[in-house]
Amino acid sequence: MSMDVKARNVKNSPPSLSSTAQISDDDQDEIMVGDDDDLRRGPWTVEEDLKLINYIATHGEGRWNSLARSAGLKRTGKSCRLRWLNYLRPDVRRGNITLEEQLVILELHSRWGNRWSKIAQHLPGRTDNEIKNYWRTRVQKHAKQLKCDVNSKQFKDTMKYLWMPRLVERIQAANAAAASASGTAVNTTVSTVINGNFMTNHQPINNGDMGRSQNLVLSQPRVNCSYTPENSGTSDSFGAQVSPVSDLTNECYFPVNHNPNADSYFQAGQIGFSDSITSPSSYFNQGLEFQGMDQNNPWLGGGDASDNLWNIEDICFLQQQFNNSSINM
DNA sequence: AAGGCGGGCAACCGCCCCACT
DNA sequence: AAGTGGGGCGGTTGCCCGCCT
Repeated sequence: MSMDVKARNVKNSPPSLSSTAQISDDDQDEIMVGDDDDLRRGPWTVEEDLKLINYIATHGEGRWNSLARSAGLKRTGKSCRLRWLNYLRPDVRRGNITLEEQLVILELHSRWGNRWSKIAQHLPGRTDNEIKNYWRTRVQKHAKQLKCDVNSKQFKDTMKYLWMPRLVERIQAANAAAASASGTAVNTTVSTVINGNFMTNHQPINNGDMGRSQNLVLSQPRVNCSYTPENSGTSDSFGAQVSPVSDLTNECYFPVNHNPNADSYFQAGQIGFSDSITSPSSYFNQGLEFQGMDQNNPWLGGGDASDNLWNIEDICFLQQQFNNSSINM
């Protein structure tokens, strides 16, 4: 692959067409002049962005190859499409992936694997590329830290039974903090169901490949389940559509909920629980218990504000467990 | 202060599917 | 039925930038 790019977009630049403004005219002449038909490659210039935006505003999307020609862009149709969908589209949401979004990504990836576009459909304003990058840079990083394969059962179980509950806990903590800061009364025992309808397109999550409960039960307050202002890009974001739950079961499949001991915690997870407890609802029902768990529980951490969901002890212990399990396998 | 290093992310590639002829 | 083009998707690349030494 030839990506002979002499300059790149400015990181975190807003979609305000300033992404490549720092590239000089001299550089522009040298950047990405393709062999065929003078097709350009590499970073987009402000002028190119404006051309694309204006053309789409007038004529709409689609027929990208002819669009590129008609708009006077020396780009492939694919390049135009990608630029529009991932960057210029007005409803594209930028910025950090929120905890709620992380939770959705982890859950949906556990169901569908690397179906990034499918996952992105359920995250308003997020692109498949962004989710893919998040997965590769953040999630795979943790797998690397644990010296295990990101697709291994161990890592998946760890995500499901450690990482995701911890996310739930942190979401609860953030919600509670926000609510108390705003003086809003919060009943933390009130749970909510995130079901298939919480997504933007109002399509059920179930596409037939799951055949199990569709309710993702989040034990977080009904209040303020939505995003922060800066990332609530659309009024249709799922956070605003979380509905109260009325049919929660009290089933708890998770031994650690009653035994915070780390050894029994993880070992319980190793005896095939993923086969018997794969229901998302059961998983999130576990989350119900987490709200009452001791914040000093080493496995759940103290809800630190950092992005890292693992502490050193977590990683060391899990590495140990992985090594043991691989020996026994 | 300077160089090295790795994470983050925009952009590209190749493959595949589907609609149309 | 076969050919073709458009579009979608997952994987990969490589530059920028911030952190670390």
